Amino acid sequence: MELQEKINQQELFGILNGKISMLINRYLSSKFREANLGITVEQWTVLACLWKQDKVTQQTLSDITFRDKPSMTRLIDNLEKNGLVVRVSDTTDRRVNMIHLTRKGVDLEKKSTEIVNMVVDKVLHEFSVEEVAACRKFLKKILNNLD
Amino acid sequence: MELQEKINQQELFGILNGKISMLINRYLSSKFREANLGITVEQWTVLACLWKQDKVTQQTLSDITFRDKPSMTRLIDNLEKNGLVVRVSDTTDRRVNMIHLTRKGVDLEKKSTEIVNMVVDKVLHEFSVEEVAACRKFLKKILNNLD
DNA sequence: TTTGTATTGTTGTTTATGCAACTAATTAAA
DNA sequence: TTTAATTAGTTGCATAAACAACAATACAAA
Repeated sequence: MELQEKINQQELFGILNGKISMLINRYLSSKFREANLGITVEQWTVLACLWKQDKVTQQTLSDITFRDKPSMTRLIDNLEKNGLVVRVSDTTDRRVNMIHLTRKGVDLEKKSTEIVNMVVDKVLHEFSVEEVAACRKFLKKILNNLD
Repeated sequence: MELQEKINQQELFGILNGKISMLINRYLSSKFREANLGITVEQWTVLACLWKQDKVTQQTLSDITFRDKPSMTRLIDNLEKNGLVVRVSDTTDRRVNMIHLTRKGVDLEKKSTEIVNMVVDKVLHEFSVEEVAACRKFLKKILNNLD
C-alpha cells in the first residue's frame, strides 16, 4: 500500500474515532445550554425516539440508540428526575417499564428540533445533495463493516 | 428542500453524532482487552501522540487530541498510575509538566499499532483508495464547518 | 409442575467528558 | 516596579459509557 493511502486511512480513522462526534456533541450541547433546554445531547437522543413513538420499553430505547441497558437505565433516571418522562410498569409483563413522555417532555420537541436543524445545517454547510448522499453511504458502509 | 434530502441529512447527522465513534471505540477497546494491553482507547490516543513525539506538555496533548485540560489531567493521572508515562516539571517554566514515556509506555507501541491497523482495515473494508480519500475530504469539511 | 433458560431492568465499579472555579507561575502594561 | 492579564495545570461537580454481577419475571422443556 502506498504511504499516502495509509496516511489517508489513519487520518480518516482518527476523525471517525472521536473527533467528529466530540465536536458535534460539544457544539450542540452549548446550543442547548444557551437556549436553557436543560437537557444533554444524550437525553435529547432518547427524547427524539419518544417523539416518534411514545410508550416504548427501555430495551427498545437501548437498541435504537446503540446504548447498553445500564446506560439507558441511568439516562432515564435523569430524564425522570427532570420530569421529562415517567416509567410506567407494564401490566401484562411486570419486568417491563414503558417509558411515557410527560407534558414537559412533549413540549421540548419544537424548540430542540429547531436547534438541531440549525446545527445540522451548520455541520453540512456547502454540502450538495449528492455529497450528503455519498457521505451517508460511506458511513453506513462503515457501520456495516463493524457488525 | 426535498423530503428525502432532509432524511439523508438527519441520518448522516445521527451517524456522525455518536453511533460511529461509539461502535469503533467499543470494538477497538474489546480488542485491546483481548490482547491484555491494559489501556483504554482514550489512553491509546494520548500514547499515540507521544510515540510520534515524546516529552510534550499536557496542553499540547490536549490540543492534539481535542480534549480540554481537565480531561487531559485525568487521562495522564491514569497513564501515570499504570506506569506508562511520568510527569516531569519543566526547569525553565515551572508551570509546565513535560510528559515522558516510560519504557513500559514505549513498549506498548508495537502491539497496539498492530491491533489498530487491523481495526482500521476492518472499518475500511472494501473501500477503494478513491473512496477513502473522498470520505476523508467530506469529514474534514465537516470539522471545518464546526469551527 | 418443576426445573432450567432467557429476558428486563438495576446496582457497583472504573473510566472519561465538560464546565466552572481555582492556584501557581509567567508575561505584559501602567 | 507594581499591577493586571495570560497561561498551565488541578479540583469539584454532574453526566455518561462499558462491563460484570445481580434480582425479578416470564417462558420452555422435562
